[in-house]
Amino acid sequence: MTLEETLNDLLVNLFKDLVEIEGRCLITDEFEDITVNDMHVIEAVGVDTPRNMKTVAGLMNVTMGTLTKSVDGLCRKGYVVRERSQEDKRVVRLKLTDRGRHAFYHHEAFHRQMIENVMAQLSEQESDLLIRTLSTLADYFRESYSGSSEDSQFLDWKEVIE
Amino acid sequence: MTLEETLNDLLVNLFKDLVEIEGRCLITDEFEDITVNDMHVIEAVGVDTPRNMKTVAGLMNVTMGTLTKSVDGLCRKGYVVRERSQEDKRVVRLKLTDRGRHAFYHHEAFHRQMIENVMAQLSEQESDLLIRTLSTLADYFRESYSGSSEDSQFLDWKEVIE
DNA sequence: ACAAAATAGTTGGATAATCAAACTATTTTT
DNA sequence: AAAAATAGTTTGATTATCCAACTATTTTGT
Repeated sequence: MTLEETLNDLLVNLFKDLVEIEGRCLITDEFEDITVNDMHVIEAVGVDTPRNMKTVAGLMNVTMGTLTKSVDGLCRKGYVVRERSQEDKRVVRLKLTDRGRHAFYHHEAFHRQMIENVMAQLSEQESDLLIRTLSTLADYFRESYSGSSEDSQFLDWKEVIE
Repeated sequence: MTLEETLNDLLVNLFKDLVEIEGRCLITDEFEDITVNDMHVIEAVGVDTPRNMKTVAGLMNVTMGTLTKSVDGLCRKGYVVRERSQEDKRVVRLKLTDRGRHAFYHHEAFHRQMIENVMAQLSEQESDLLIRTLSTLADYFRESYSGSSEDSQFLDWKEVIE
């Protein structure tokens, strides 16, 4: 197996495992009435200054139509409330309820714990290099596809191999 | 920002970008009638010896009911055919059509190209260490949650922080 | 200042992904 | 041969998703 194949397999499997683990850890007895997606909405709504639908939809990369339905569910289940802004009556500000904040911290704590577990597996030198390496990749991805279509090595990749 | 927060942000964003990029690259004009999920089913069916529903469902971590519907769609769209096994008439063997094989290789080439692009960003030393590091993490994830519930550091994490 | 355009959000219709439970048809076990 | 196990499908429910049409409000251009 080449280095490339090894790296690919590692990434694919880590990816799969992470999704699996996240699902199991987030949707516990306490929060069994919501989904992983709901948890991500809660994360995007946040606990600081209220965000509006547009902002949250942008953070999550979904349309406002999609978000409206997710938020409908979260309001029904008592995790989020909608508040019409007084300055601009088109705008809806989303706020977490107590229950919503609970879920937010649950999610946050899961991430913190996971990263701690991961770091514990690595030497100081390794975690330093891991972070530098991942930064390189993150920058590269960001600029390679750059949010929209133009100027992407990925969107052109077919031409390279054909 | 602590090392932990940095690593967490890097992982979360890489994750998001990868999903985004994969979607854009896989569902091109040629394959606009299928979804990313369809592409993963095609990957799991494979081009070698035919696999049955159970096996493919296992590879994908979904129930057979779920897979039945995905395969219904792929048959309708002409990417996959079902063949009843003669030795054991309960089992269905899945095979890719020519079109299905085309999609398979499209997906494979995307992964190869992506990994090449990524490796090109890193020095030899960096990619070596990246692979060693990811192997450590992969092993760790595998054994930490081990497919089912017992003996998982992740499923117990709540107790650690409370 | 007022009509036109832009913006924020919701609604409705469509498709896809998902699971659990009930069901069919085979094979294996006892 | 009856009972149990296995492979797969069907059904019904929920969630996620998009797009296009719609409402209500604010901003802009003349």
